[in-house]
Amino acid sequence: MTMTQDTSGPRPVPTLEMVAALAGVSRATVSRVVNDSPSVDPELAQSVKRAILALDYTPNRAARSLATRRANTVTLIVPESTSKVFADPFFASVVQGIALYLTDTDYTLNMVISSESKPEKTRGFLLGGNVDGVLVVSHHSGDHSWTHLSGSLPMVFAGRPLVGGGESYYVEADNEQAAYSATRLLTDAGRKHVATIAGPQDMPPGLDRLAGWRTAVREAGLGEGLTEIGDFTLASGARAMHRLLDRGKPIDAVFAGNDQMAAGAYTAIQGRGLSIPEDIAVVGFDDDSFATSVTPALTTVHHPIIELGRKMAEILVNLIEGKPAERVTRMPTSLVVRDSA
Amino acid sequence: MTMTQDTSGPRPVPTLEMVAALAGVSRATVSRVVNDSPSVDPELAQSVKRAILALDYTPNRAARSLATRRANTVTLIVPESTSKVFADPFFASVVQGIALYLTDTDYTLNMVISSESKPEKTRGFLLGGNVDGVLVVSHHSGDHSWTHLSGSLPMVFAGRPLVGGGESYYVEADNEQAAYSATRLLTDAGRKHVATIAGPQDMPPGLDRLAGWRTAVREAGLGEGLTEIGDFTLASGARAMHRLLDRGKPIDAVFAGNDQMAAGAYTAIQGRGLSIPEDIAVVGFDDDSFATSVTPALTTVHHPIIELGRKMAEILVNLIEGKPAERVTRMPTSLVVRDSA
DNA sequence: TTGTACGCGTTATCAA
DNA sequence: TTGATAACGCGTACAA
Repeated sequence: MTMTQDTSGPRPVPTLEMVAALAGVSRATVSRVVNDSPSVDPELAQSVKRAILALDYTPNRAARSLATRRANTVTLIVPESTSKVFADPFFASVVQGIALYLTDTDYTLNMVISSESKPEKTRGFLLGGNVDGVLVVSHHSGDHSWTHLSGSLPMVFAGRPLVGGGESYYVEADNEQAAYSATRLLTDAGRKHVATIAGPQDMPPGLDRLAGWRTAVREAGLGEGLTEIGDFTLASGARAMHRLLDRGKPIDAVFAGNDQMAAGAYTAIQGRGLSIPEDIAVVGFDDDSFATSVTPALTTVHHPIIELGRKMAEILVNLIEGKPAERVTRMPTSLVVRDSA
Repeated sequence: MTMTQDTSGPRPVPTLEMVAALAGVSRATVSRVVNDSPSVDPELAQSVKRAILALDYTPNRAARSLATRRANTVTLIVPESTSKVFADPFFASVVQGIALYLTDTDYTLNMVISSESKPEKTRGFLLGGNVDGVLVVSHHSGDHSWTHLSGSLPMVFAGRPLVGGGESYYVEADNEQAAYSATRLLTDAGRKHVATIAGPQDMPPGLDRLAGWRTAVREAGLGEGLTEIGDFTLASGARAMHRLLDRGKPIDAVFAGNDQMAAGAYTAIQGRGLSIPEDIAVVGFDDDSFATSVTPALTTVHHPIIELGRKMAEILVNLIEGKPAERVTRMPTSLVVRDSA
């Protein structure tokens, strides 16, 4: 067995200087090639590129930032109190979308959990010139406690702020419209008693989805309809469904504020010996993993979360680079009809 | 209404130089104060600190990195193919733990999705001196395709590698031991026919938890026991449970490889009119949100995922700073006894 | 204990 | 088109 002994130790990270030496040009030229400046002799450029490949050279971010006065970094802020967001599949997908978009840019994504205990630390970090832009994903998407920074730094939020918001850039699903369509599916199918299990009324998605349901129900001339409030968890959905059923009024369909609550409604409905969709049709919202793992498969609204994240990043990058961008962008949703309605 | 007009425009980011000027000392002194060097006159230090506060000065990371030749950055790699990891609550919690730990250090967390299409980009980034250490969380925790970098850069993995692993640092739950304890709970309670719904056998957690169940069952003199394999999803758990029941052999208890599969088993068991835990006791693994949202509340193994992430970060930081660290650390688990067993 | 001065790797300005 | 050379903001020997 032949061993190729490596006595060289960890090879020093190649610098622009070394590339210049190898290619027989000045550092300035190498820099130009790296940033593909137009004014550089094609032949020289080639030899420089060869040298870069030969040395496996990668520009040093720190040095570049220092010279450029730009960090090429985008920071994702996660408020600590709401660090339950991590348990939220919504959060995960948003981050995925953000990361995917940034992968194709020169920006690097970094994440900070901002402890409410000492926000100055976060503030200092953000304003210290270490970051070019900020993305905020909080659980209560209404929490825009960082809004005040948007004067000093480009910022984009996930979700509409609960109050104000005229100042900030944000991306959200078209919750109201989607809820309306989902409910229409029910009324158009001839359901006459369409109840809803709404999300928390201090969160924009909870509010908007309820509003969408309401207009559809009214439009169909079904009166005011039955409403119960949950907190987006499966358990709360089950409890809400039980309360609905306990009212003793007829119900032949339910629109749930999200899929988890819809799954909860399933257990309540089926637990009482009723069947879905024969006795009660169910429609959810989000199209998350619950939708296909329950029986019958859940008819729901597809929430383009990854695309939402992607869009947030795109808008932020535009903002950073001085390009125009919409303050509010609403992602289109679509109805996914399965077996529950 | 009195307006305080701000005509100054965006205040320039304060530099160490400005602090020095304000405090009437040299930049070197300010630098010493910032890095709290021992040898600096207490009084001077005070005035410098005042100046720092007055200017709201924050050190420039880029400049510091350049001078120090350290990035003060830790990168989290998420393999793209497995970017489904994002949907995995495990991933979210690990990241949370990592972020929480790093918050109290001088390290910044950044995240890259490594596209298998062009791994050189990621490689270049990592080896370009932009990063001090790497954390890897992949879905198939056996995927240690980045292991080769560990010679050049400190790296810590979430989960034991499927093969090899003698070289790498990793943190995992003590899956086998925990599975053993969980199963013992069943056998100790007098259950005589303890089956299992195991996870994928190409994933270490799937393997280890099955192994733990097996030794407990054998130890109790219950023969080989019934086994079915799932893929950690709720639906697969339900299917596996049905297969188990269809075998026509007696079953009075089931150990599921994770809570999602346990929830699936619930639907199968209850769907056949059997009751939990009277007819069949069920124990899960992970103690995730499913555990408390099902009825009866699930007895399960608490998987300290956030702590696992925290530990990964801690080990990485130690590695970076040249302190000693264990190659493999197994996080202790605990049994959470609820109503299903 | 404090200050001077140089270097970290890149970009950008200005001549050539 | 190319090449010196001066920033960029900070750490750190070294000297004082």
